[in-house]
Amino acid sequence: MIKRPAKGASGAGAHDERRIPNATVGRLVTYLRILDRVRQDGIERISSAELSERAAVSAFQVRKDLAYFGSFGTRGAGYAVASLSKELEGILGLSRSWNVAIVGVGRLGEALAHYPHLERYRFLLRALFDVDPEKVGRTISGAHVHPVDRLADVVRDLRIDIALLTVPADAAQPAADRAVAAGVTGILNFAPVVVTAPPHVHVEPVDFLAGLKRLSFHLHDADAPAVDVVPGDARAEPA
Amino acid sequence: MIKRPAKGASGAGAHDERRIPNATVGRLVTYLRILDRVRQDGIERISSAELSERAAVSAFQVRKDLAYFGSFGTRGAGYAVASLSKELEGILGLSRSWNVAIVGVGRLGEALAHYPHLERYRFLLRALFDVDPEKVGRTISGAHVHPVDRLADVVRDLRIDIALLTVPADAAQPAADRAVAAGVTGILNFAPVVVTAPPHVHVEPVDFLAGLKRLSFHLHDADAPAVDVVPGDARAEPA
DNA sequence: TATTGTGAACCGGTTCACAGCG
DNA sequence: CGCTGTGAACCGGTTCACAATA
Repeated sequence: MIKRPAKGASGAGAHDERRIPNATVGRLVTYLRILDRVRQDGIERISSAELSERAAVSAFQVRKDLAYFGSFGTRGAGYAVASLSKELEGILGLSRSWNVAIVGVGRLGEALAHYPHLERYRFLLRALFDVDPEKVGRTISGAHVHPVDRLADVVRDLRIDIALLTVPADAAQPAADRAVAAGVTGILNFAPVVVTAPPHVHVEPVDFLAGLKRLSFHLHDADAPAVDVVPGDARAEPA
Repeated sequence: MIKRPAKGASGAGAHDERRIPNATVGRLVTYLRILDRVRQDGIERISSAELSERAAVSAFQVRKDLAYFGSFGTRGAGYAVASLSKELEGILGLSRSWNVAIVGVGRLGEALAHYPHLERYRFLLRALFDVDPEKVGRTISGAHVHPVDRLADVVRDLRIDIALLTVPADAAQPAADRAVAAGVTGILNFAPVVVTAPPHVHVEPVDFLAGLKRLSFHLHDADAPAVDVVPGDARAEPA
């Protein structure tokens, strides 16, 4: 039943048996969301066609994505919503909790701290950091705001896994370096700069300004046919 | 074979018929940022190698990306920072201004409204919308908060180009539909759902929750925690 | 029969080697 | 001689056709 990344086999997961396309990981997140939604409607089974339509991708894509990790469906019938949901949670590492810290308590940092879905998905806000003494000492969503000088200690003590970087562009790379040195292995970078880190650390950019500028390109480009991303057609299997 | 580069200064009518990879567009944004930064340091010329290093990509990639649009460099020497900057701005459609509206005045919507770089890049906040009567009537960063019922009228009157969707997941698709019907052609979707739109509308997702979950996957994957009994091969994989 | 699972073809983007030019 | 510009090879991800099977 429990199929782990790629072929199960014995021994610990260790190395990557198969390289998972980054795009696939992103779609798995989408599938999981859809399954959660669908489950709330009391639906217990779903086909790859139906799932694909809601995710705005092809049914082939859905099946291929899932196939990287095992066989979760039933031929003839589709997938059991509850069990596939569980599987995806396991695959995505969402069946455990993660300790997160927010570095940079500006408007965005504060907005994130208050975001209710964080805790819901077991991303536990454990600490915040800021240079401004004015902000240090406050408690937001149950977490303390520390001075950045204390970052190393606090990150180590609280075993922070992931840092949410919401500092100004200039401060992003230094902050990332410090977080990494203190043991963080995941960085969600909201700053509008490229942040680099050693290979064992994963950096995910969340760059709305860049998104805005990509939009600008496409609108400016006027009649150019849609490039990527835009669904445009949600065709399933050709009849 | 025939490649009609959209060269020719930063003229407006530069809609080329070449398919630009979405990833390329994203990198152009990065290059432009780097050039702006570099220019502030008084540097006037830069090579593809140097640019590529700061953007964390290969030099081949930089040259190929630029080649989609023309030849902006000087062989032997590199690129003139100022002029390449100008070119990229033109290509990305950043030499004109765009009218934007924020739909959903929660914490995130408000944080975005106060973001100073918006105006700096000529994304002009013209209106905000919310269902909450409590919020309607306020003025944030010089823009009025309207009831969502008025969305169609206001979007049309103010010629809004881009909608920033900062509403809850359930409200995202309906809000997008209304914005599109009123003439918006670009949507920056912050809600954690797939939003679809007709082909002439471009949707860019900015999904930090998804980013967090992708991080979770990678950390989970690399993690070989198993408090003990981890068969050899403890090395992290290279790039 | 309906729908999943998958090897193989296909396509697009990245990498490369080198031609072109200052 | 150095660095850009680009046709071509390469590679990874998507698409597809079909075999497997409940």
